[in-house]
Amino acid sequence: MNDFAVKPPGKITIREVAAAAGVSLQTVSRVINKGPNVSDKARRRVEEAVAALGYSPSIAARRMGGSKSYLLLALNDRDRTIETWQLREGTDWVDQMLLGGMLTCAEHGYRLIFELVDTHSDNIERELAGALAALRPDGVILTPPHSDNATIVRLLDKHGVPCARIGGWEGLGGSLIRMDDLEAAARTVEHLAGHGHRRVAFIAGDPEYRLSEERVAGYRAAVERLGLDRDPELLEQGDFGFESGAAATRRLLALDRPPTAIVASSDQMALAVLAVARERDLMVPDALSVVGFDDTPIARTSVPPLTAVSQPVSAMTACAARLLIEGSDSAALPHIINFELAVRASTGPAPRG
Amino acid sequence: MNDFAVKPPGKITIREVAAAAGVSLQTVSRVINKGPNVSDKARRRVEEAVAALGYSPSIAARRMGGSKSYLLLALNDRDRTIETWQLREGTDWVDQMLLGGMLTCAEHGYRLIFELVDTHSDNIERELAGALAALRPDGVILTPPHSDNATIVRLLDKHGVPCARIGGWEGLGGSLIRMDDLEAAARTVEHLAGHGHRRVAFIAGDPEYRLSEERVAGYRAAVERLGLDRDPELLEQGDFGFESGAAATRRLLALDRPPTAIVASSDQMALAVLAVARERDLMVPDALSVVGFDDTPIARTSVPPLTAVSQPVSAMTACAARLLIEGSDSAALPHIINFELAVRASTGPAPRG
DNA sequence: CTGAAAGCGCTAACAA
DNA sequence: TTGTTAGCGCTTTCAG
Repeated sequence: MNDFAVKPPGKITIREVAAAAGVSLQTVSRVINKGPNVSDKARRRVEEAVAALGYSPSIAARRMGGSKSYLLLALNDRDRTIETWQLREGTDWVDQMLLGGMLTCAEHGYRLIFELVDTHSDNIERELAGALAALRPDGVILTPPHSDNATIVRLLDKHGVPCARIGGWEGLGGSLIRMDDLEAAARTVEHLAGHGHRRVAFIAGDPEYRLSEERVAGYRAAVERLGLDRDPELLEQGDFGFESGAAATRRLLALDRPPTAIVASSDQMALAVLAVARERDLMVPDALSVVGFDDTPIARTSVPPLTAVSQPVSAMTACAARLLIEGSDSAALPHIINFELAVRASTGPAPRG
Repeated sequence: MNDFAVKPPGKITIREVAAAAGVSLQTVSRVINKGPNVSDKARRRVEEAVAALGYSPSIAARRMGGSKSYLLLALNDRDRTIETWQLREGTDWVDQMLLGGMLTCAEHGYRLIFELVDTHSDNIERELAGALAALRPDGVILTPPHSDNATIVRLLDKHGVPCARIGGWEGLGGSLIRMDDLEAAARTVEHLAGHGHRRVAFIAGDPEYRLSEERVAGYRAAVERLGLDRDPELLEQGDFGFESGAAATRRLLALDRPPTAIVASSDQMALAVLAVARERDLMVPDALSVVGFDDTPIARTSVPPLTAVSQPVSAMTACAARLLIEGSDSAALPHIINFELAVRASTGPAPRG
C-alpha cells in the first residue's frame, strides 16, 4: 500500500506514476504515447499505476516539452457567426461542427477549440497569428468562406500548421473536404423534373462562397441535360439571407411565365419563397414546389416542411479532424462527403399547364 | 534595424521581446500581465516590441510557469448534448452559451473550452478529474442538470477549481447564476389571466431539473393569487420532450372541463400542444392559448408563432464567465438574470364560455 | 528495452 | 523599479 492515492488530486504527475510503477519517467511517457520499446511487464505496471492514481497528462506540459499540443482549432468567421447566433434562426452549423469535431477529437485524445476570427479585418494576420502562438494547435479546420481565403491558408502554411478546409477548393494547400454541391443542385432539379416540372428557377447564394457557383453550375447542367426550359430569367441572385430570397421570389413570380418550382441555395431563402407564396395565396406544393439547401432544423418545422439538401456538416468536420490527427498527404484528392436530399412536403407534381 | 522581425513566425517568445525592448524577461512578463512596478518608459518599449514582433504569449507556458491557465471550462452533459445535436430540433442552448461565454472570455484574454462529460456514468469522477488534470482550467461553468450535482461540485472544490453554476441553487459551493423561473412561470399565468383565461393548465418539465419544480411553484402561486381555477388535474407531468408534451395535452383535452390555455415548461412540449390541437382542429389561439419556455428558434417559426419565456442563456453564461475571471466571493447572493416573455400569436383572449 | 539529462516558454520568489 | 534564479510537467535527445 503506497500513499500516492491520497495525494491531493490534480497534483498527480508523471513522476508519481513512475514511482508507483517503479519505472522511470521515460517509460511512463512511452506508455502514454504508445511508443515502442516497452516490455509488456513495464507497460502493464504503468497502466495499472495510471488507473490507480487517476493520472491524466497535462496538455500544457505536453505542449511545452514535445512537439504536439493535442489541440485542433476550428476557425469560423467572427461577424457571421455572432450574427447567426444572435439572429436565432435555428442554423445549427456550429453545433454540427462541434458534434463531428469534438467526438472525433475525443476518440484520439485530442481536444477541439472553437475560435472566431475576423476575416474582413485588416489585422486578420495579427489576430490569427495570435491565436496560433497562444494555442499552438496541431491543426486548423477552416470553414467557408475562410476555406478559400488565401491569406489565411498561406499564413497557416508559414506557421507550419496543417489545415483541413471544409468546403474548400483546389489551388491552395491543405486537405480538402466537401460535399458535391454541383451534383446536389443537379439532384434537386432531377427531383423536380421527375415530378413533371419544366420551368425550374434557381436562387443563387452569396457569390463570396465558392459553393454558390458550383450549385448554379449543377442547376444549369441538369436543366440542360434534362431538356428543361433554360430561360436565363429563371436564375436569380441571392445572398443566402431571407430578404434576398423574398426579393428574388417576387421577381420570379412576376415573370410572364413564372416557374412552377424554385430551388433556393439556402433554407432561409427557401423559407422566404414559402412566405411570399403564402402572401399571394399560392399553394405549396400544388401551385409551386420549393427546395432548400442545408436542411437546418427550420426545414422540418416550416409549413409545409421543406424538401432540402442535407449538408453533412458533422461528417465533414469529423473527416477534417481525422485527417489532421492522422496526417494526410496534402496532395491527396479532395474528400467528398455524401449529401442527401431530404424529400418533404414542399415539392410535388407540377401544376397542369 | 534588428532581425527579430524576420524570425520564423510563431517562434517569437518572451525572450525575443525582451531583447528587442532591451529589458529583462521579467519586465516583459510584468507588462503582459499588467503587473505593477514597471516604469512608463519600459512599459512603452515593451509594448512596442510586442506589437512589432506580433508576440502573443503561449498559453501552455503560462500555465506551466504560473498559476493561471487563462482557460475556462464549460461543462455540459454528454448524452443530452449529443442527442440534442443529432435531433436537430433547433435548440440553440449551446450556441447561446458560446455567444455569451466566448465573447466575455475574449474580452479578458481568456479562452472558453466547451467540454462534454458523462453525468450518469459511474466514472464521472475519473472523467472530470481527467479533464481538470489535462486542462487545469481557472474555472468551470456548470449547466443544468450538472449545476446541482453534488458529486461534480464537490470534486471541483476538492481540486480547488472555482465554479459558476448556471441555473444552480443554494446548498453547494460556487457562484450562482440563474433566472427567476418561479417568477417567469407566474408571469405566463398572469399574461393568460389578463386575456381572461381562468382554466390554465401547466405541463411540468423533467423533475431531474430543479427549475422544473420552481416553475410549477410559480404557476401554483399565480393561480392562487389571481383566483383562477386550481384544479389539480390541470397540472401535468412532462419531461421537456415532444412526446411527453403530446401525451399530457391529450390528457388535458380529455378532461370534462378542459383548459382554455396551456403553459408548457419547454418549447418542444408547447409545440406538441400545438400539434395535438391541430390534430383536433382546435384553433390556436381562438380555442386554446399556448405558452412555451426557452424561446428557442423554433418558437418563432411555428404556426402560430409561440408566446414563450426567453431564457437569457447568453447573458447567464457571460455573467458566469465574468464571475470566474474576476473572482467573486462564493458566499455572494445568486445573480438573477432577467428573462423576457416574448408574446406572439399563440396566446389570445379566452374563448367565451 | 530502459534511463538520465536538457530544455520547451513562462512566472514566482527572490535578490539588487 | 528592475533583473536573476529556479522550477512547472512533460518530451526529446542521447547514453546505457
